[in-house]
Amino acid sequence: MPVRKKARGRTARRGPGQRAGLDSAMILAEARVVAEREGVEQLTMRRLAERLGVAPNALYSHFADKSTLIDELLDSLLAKVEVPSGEKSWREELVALMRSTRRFLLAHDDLLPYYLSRPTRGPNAIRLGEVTLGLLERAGLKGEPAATALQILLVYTFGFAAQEAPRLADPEHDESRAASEMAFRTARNQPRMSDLAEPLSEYPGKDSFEMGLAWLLDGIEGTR
Amino acid sequence: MPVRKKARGRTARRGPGQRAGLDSAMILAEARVVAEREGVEQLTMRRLAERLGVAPNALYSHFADKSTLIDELLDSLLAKVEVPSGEKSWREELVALMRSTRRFLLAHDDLLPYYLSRPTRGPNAIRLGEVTLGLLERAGLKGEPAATALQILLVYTFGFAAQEAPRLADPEHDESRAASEMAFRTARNQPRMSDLAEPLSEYPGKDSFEMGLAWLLDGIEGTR
DNA sequence: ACCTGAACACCGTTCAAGT
DNA sequence: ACCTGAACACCGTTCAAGT
Repeated sequence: MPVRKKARGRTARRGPGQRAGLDSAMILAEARVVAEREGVEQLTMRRLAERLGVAPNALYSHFADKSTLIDELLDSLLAKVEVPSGEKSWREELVALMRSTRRFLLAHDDLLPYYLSRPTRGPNAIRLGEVTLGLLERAGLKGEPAATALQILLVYTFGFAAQEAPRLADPEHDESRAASEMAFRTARNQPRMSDLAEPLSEYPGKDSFEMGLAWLLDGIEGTR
Repeated sequence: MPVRKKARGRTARRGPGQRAGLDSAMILAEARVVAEREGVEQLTMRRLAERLGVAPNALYSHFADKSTLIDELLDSLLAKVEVPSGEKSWREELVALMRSTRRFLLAHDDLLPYYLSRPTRGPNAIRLGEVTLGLLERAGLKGEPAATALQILLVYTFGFAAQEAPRLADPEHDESRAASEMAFRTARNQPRMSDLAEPLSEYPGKDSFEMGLAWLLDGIEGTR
């Protein structure tokens, strides 16, 4: 994909050996700005370095490679997930927590592939896990069943958002949906797909999310 | 990530205007070979062209860009998903179908991000959808509820595999799990995460998949 | 229409050298 | 220890030209 912005502002005005005064927190903060304002695809080591006014490879004095930088970025962003107040029933609070997780992920759609593909074990991820386990305990789940239930809820919510996000972000959303509907409707010898072409071409969204989540919570409730 | 294989075998021995005899099916077949043998990350337009003995940009006479090539590749691979025989109960068959879908996806772990991020509306995807809708009909679901149930099952299964696959593929799987366990166990003021450090650091797998799937099928059964 | 040659505008990362 | 300069080994894609 082409069309990059021409950028060339403050380049390094230092010679070798002169410090720029960088530290990993500064780099992370700038990475966050880039990720939130322009998306992860714009987050390259070279662009980041340029914004910080250093040579591209200067970043490697603070982060082993790009993926460790991204790992830290992922956990730092999780701080934005809203945690329910603790005043309602365990079920209502779990629903609220998964809803706000979904909202958070949809707001950071481009980061979802990263969240899916690497373990989240930073401080913010742990804090969210603790809250969720607390709610599951109120639902009557402790020990291994609680751990399994937590994983299932997270897998469901992250998986759902992962499939929802790219479609929401697609600039040709409407055309894409129309193309799906056409493909389903005109499929030969596939009567059910043809009949349901319209609802099926509607991408999974809020309603499906709530339905599946309710089924999972029913299951959790029954495990008690 | 560095360390690329040096390759330089048969390069183009043609001048401009001389045809190589390519067509899109040949290119797709070669793309499939590369994807299955070396993984999608090795599937670059330049490498593909080299294997086919043409200049990199020759491929653009047959595919608009890399992403449309990948779209066709994704559907073509779906032909490998095993479809149940039709002799058991709707529930057993749905379980079997989702299991084989998960197996397929895990075998093509590197393709999962692509399956998640683009609509699958090719002939193979439609065929699988029709089978699933048939099973849901036997479960008593028709019309929109059936469409919703189909989406939920697919979202769950794809989402699950998406989170399972990268962990299975991780060469430092054991070290990574140990790091998670340590992080959870030593988290201060997070008693539940500490207590459950071991099961939580065990990545979601077959057992969690079956549990969540059963809950969803219970929900489907209750909708009838 | 299908292909090559050459280029453009990028990547992540490493190595050697400076202070 | 932290940084620069320069390079390595790649990318996807476009443009002009050949038959």
